[in-house]
Amino acid sequence: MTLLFIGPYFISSSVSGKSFPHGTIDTMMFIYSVHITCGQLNDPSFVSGRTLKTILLLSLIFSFCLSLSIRGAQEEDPPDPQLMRLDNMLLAEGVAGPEKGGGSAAAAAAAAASGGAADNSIEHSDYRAKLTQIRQIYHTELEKYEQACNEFTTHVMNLLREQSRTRPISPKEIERMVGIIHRKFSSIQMQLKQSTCEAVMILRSRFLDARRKRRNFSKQATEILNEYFYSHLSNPYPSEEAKEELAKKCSITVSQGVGSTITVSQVSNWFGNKRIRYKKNIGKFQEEANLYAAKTAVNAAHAAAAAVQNSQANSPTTPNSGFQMKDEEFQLDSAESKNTLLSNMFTGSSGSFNLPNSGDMFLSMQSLNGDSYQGAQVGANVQSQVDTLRHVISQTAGYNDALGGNTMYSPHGLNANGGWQDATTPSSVISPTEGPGSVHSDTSN
DNA sequence: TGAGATGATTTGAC
DNA sequence: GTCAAATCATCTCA
Repeated sequence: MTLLFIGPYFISSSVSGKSFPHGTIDTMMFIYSVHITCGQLNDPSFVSGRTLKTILLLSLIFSFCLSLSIRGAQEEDPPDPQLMRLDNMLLAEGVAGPEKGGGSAAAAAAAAASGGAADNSIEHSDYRAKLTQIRQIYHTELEKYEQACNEFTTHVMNLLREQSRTRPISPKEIERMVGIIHRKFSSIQMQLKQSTCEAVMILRSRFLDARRKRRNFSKQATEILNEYFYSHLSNPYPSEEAKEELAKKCSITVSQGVGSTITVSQVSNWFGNKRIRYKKNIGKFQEEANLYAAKTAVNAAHAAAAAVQNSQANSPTTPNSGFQMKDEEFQLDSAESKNTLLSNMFTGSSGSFNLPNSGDMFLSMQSLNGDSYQGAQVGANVQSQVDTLRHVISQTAGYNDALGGNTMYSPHGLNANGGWQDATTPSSVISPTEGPGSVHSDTSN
């Protein structure tokens, strides 16, 4: 132990009849702390031969210089605000205080701070592992310092007791000496805390930076989002439920690829970006809009054809029977229910939002056909429905019809102020005659 | 390698 | 809280 080697110098300087110079204690603690930090506590070579002489010489110089400065700091210090800040930060980061699942709370906090993208498990676990590592090092070092402090205090007390044989030592002097030791170890602890905080800060910034590194969504995910966007162009503000559904649906396709998922906030980001960029450059997006319109129409046709085939296969003698149950359901009063049922009927989907053959698409079918969703009319004949749908598709695909020769997805969803028109009064070409009672899945606007 | 595309973040208004 | 708008930072592709 270092103290065994330093001890003689300490004793010799005390036995000489002088009181302990505070600088000596400070120097010894400096050596002691360096000793601990270097991890050389059990390395005898550290204080052997010339090294010991150098240390003792340095001790003398330090003791002379520091004895002058330390005296002023002997009074009881008030709680250090910097130390409190460090303590609070370490507590908040999950480094200090009780174990919080290996810093998972801090990782979650960091993830939340980065926009709720807490799904990237690889980066998350990496952050957690590194934080745990920091926590372990911090606690090990802290323990070492505390142990060293106690050992050193005990040692000094023993020496004082020894010195008391040669001169009277008041309890106040002992108290003062212990105070000096504790203060010195506190300052060393503060350095440790400071270093730990810096390490956490660096880790955290790297972690957040890494999260900023974006990956493009998969093609399927982008397609799903685009399909929704262009099929709700009159009001491209998906509700929370719709966003969740979209996120889920996108995640399914994405997870087949890189293994990441898409969160609701990412869906929100995507729609925010899309709205802005669409509005800024409608011309550029025209082609894309047409593409998705055609795709939507084709999907609808396929779904309808499949529905027809199913109904015919199930009951060849009564072609309409496949929709009998639907007819009953169409007695529902809610327009939304009808809309959803229509959507489900053609897509086979049971989702809460209408993808991709829903919303405006079916509303346009209704309006172009001039029919309303009366149960008897809708359920009258499957073939007529398919014909109607085909008519819509043919109308939609070119869209140079009597409605004014507009191209598909002309920016009718945007009002004069550059904002999207309200959901209740859309004038999008997708649903040109859509009435004020139209129902969208969007509720966010 | 640079330009454009794109996901994320920031800022300010409501 | 959400939104638009501006901006940043990275990715993609010719």
